[in-house]
Amino acid sequence: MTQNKKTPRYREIADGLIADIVARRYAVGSSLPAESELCEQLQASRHTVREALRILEEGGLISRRQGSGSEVVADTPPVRYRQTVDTIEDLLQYGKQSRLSLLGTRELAAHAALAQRLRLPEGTPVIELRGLRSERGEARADGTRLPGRPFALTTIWMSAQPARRRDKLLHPDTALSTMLAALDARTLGRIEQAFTAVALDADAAEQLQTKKGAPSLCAERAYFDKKGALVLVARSLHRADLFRYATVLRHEAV
Amino acid sequence: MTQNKKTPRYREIADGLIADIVARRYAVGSSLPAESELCEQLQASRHTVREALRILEEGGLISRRQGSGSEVVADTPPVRYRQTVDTIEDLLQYGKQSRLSLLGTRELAAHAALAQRLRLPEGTPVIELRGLRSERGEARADGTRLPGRPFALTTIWMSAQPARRRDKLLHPDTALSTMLAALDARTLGRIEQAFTAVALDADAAEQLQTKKGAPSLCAERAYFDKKGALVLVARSLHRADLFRYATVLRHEAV
DNA sequence: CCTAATTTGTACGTATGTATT
DNA sequence: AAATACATACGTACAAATTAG
Repeated sequence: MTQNKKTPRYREIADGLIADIVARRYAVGSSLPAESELCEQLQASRHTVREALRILEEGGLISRRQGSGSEVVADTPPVRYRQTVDTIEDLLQYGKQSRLSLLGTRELAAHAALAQRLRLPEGTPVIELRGLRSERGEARADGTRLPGRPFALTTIWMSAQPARRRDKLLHPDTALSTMLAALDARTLGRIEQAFTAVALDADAAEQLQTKKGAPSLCAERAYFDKKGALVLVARSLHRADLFRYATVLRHEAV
Repeated sequence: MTQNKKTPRYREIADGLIADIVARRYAVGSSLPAESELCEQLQASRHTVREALRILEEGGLISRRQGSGSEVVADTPPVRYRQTVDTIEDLLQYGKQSRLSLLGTRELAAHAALAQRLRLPEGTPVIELRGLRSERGEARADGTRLPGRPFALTTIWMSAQPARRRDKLLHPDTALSTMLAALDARTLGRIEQAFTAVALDADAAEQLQTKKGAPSLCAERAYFDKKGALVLVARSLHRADLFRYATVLRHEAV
């Protein structure tokens, strides 16, 4: 029998405040009493009250602003799931066993649908990269490698601005490293991703060495930097028999 | 020109310790100096040092244990992305616009593949639920609704234990609510999900009112409770033309 | 526009509790 | 059993942001 640990005071206070918010005794949009007032009401030190408020803030129930106070921003403890990855490669699940080879790069004027996805005016010049991701392939006795099977056909669109980057993106030798530099995990703030299933068209099927009409997992991703500006949009078509996208979501306690 | 805010002392200390860890001056697996020692070294109060250590802990670089100390657990700040959902329904992205209708429920002995997925011995009795999720459908003038198009065929497997729950799961009137109760967000700790694309077989295509061989987005999810025990496994086949799975991943700073 | 009051943020000190070694 | 180390909790003071007037 394991002895239950005594609930600390700050946790009791946090739970009480959460209960108050859930019961709408503090409405969303209204302010919580000031820390000093809570100290009096609850007969606790400011340190203890602040520890409790920190829990509410981390749980997304309140937001605190210096000089202004603590505002209730939600009345249902949001359920959060966290996905931890070390690199963007991990996020994309391509790993070290695969390599991306550039098929081509070109400049085009954004048509309506593309312009909307890139949040750019219609007709704006855009750089398009196409690449093929392949398995790493077996090592041969002489040290060379057998060609691996291609499993993902990726198309990437980026703004043609600034001009210096545009030139690098159009040059086959520097295109990939320039694109990957833009995807540096340190600069990214938000990734929107969507998965759909599609039937491969003739062109994509040929690139992926499979049949036209074969089912394919399509991943569309828009990458935004920390300021919220769109960095690039990518669409990958995966051979269904060679690729699955798997994640673990971990629950975060309130 | 916006004035840069002065970096607080605890943040400086945190950054210094992070730099030390990244530079391997504190190795992974080793202990950080005790809080009291850091206070002396850095000429800061315990409160300030603890605030810094909290940052490292939240960032996943150290773990702290009462009586033992603070251990370095990683030397690269992991990149974390957070997915916030309010309910399990949100996670499943079905929302209020759809309804799940039960097709049937039955008991079977787990064959090899199923037993492995459910982490149960082969031959263990398992309850299988099949359900169809449909669009909500248009409202008619007389208040009734047109039938909505089905867009997801879901199969759910749960252990037949305990017997009381087994009976509820086998009874059509209580099966769905019993299943949803098991998915209460408060009890879940971890969700493993994987997406693949598949071609629909004849049976699934008929249920989804589309053609055999049509591409389908297949989502497989395993739900675990807070103790790590498997709650249930679900597999959903989605009509590709009626469903996409979209998420936003937000970067979390260290 | 400026001032004063309010409120949270940072930072110090001290004491005691509890888990680990 | 004793020493060590983190956790909890009280106190105080001043800084910085916000708001009211």
